[in-house]
Amino acid sequence: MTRVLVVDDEPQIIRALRINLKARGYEVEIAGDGAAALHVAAHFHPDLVVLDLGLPDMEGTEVIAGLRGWTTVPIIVLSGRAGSTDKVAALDAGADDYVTKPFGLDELLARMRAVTRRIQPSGLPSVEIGAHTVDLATRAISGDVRLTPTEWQLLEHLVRHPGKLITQRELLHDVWGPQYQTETNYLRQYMARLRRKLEHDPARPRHLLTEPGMGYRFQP
Amino acid sequence: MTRVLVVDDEPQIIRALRINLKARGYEVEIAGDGAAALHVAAHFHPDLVVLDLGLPDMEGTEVIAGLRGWTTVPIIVLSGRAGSTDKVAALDAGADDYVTKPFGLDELLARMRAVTRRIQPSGLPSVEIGAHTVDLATRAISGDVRLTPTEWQLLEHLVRHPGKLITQRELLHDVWGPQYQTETNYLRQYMARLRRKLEHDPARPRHLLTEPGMGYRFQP
DNA sequence: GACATTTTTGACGCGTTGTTGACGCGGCCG
DNA sequence: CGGCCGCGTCAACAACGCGTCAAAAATGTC
Repeated sequence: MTRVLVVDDEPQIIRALRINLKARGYEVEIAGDGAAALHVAAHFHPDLVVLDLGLPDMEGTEVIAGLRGWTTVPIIVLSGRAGSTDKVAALDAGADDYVTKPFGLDELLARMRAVTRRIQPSGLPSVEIGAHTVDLATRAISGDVRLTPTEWQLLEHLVRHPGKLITQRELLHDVWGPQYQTETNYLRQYMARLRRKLEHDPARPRHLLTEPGMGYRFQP
Repeated sequence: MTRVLVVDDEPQIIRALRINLKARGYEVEIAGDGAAALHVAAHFHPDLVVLDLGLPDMEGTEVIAGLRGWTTVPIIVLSGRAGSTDKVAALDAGADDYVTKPFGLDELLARMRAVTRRIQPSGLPSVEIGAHTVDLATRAISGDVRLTPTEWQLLEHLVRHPGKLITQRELLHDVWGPQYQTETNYLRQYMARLRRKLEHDPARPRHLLTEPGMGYRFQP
């Protein structure tokens, strides 16, 4: 579920966005001014920020700069001002997109999909397992460890959904193919190899956990 | 230097973009229709595509889909149509931004900076391999070494993403073409030649590494 | 047209990886 | 208390992928 922080001070826009975004499966948080935006962003950790420039307390570029100081979260700016000076200032301050009011809701949604698409698929490209750091994006592991292609595929499916239980059928289907959905011996074999290579104590795994009868789970 | 592919069929827009982009240090290539765009993109490997939707031969979304089939290069769409349907269609097809004509040049440039900022945090045109210094920009190598065109292309793809694993399919597709994606013998052949020419000890490469079953990686 | 360079194609040895079968252990249930 | 199922482990074999050598075909150059 994508987490969206909406920063705006106009009640009707807030209302419209909250209803429509929630209806489309987004998790929505609201901030009424720039100071609240920075505060909420630090705690809510949004996947996307929709920022109205006409805030009462701060300049829009200040808010953008304040966010960019510590996060690379995508920012879509809403603004009534259509002048190119404002657009350039906001974009160069670190915004990812600039939509002028009045805007079509479906256009805003499409732009939200476009900017999150770039960020989302990789999710968290880097995770920690035992003493090793695994980077999905570059397929690199700290230390002198090498994974085979199947080991990578298996690990990737588990790490992509941290904390979530993945059923054996699911893993077998996605890594080996539709016709292998009952060959659980493959899973036992390769989970053991992953633990030997990554876990500190392979006999007592702390991150690559078994859920007996169900499947496996990656615990960050 | 950022490489931009401009896809448009209106001479005055082409002219304006070419002059202004080159003046700002971009490397510009032009394609006059959709088919040419796909062809040029495959060889030029742009860092950014500026795509006009009013092409004579193909629908804009087709061009986007054709590019998205094998590359994640940022795409900024130019269009005379301001309807939200067109915008949503282009964005959901894989475009990163949508600018309606007439557009301000400074706005387009700001949007180009915004989308490339996400992709290219590092672009080192010069790297060290073994005892040699390789300069991508001028295609020069220190010492008495000369590379053939294919060797350059292959090396360039690896060096462009330092530390990242590049799959064999990716390399074969980008260097030889879409229909060679399984001819891994080419890769074996040319990686060996690159190592012979660049690595200190070709039998034990330290920068041009093999990831068995997956692909190759350039380690700075 | 002759030559050198580059690309393409084929084949082989060897190490690694994927696959398969078997065994022991522990928990769950009757 | 005893049997059964699922999980972890080990060992063995087959299959594949990589590096390498060699040579033919294509390309460019004079």
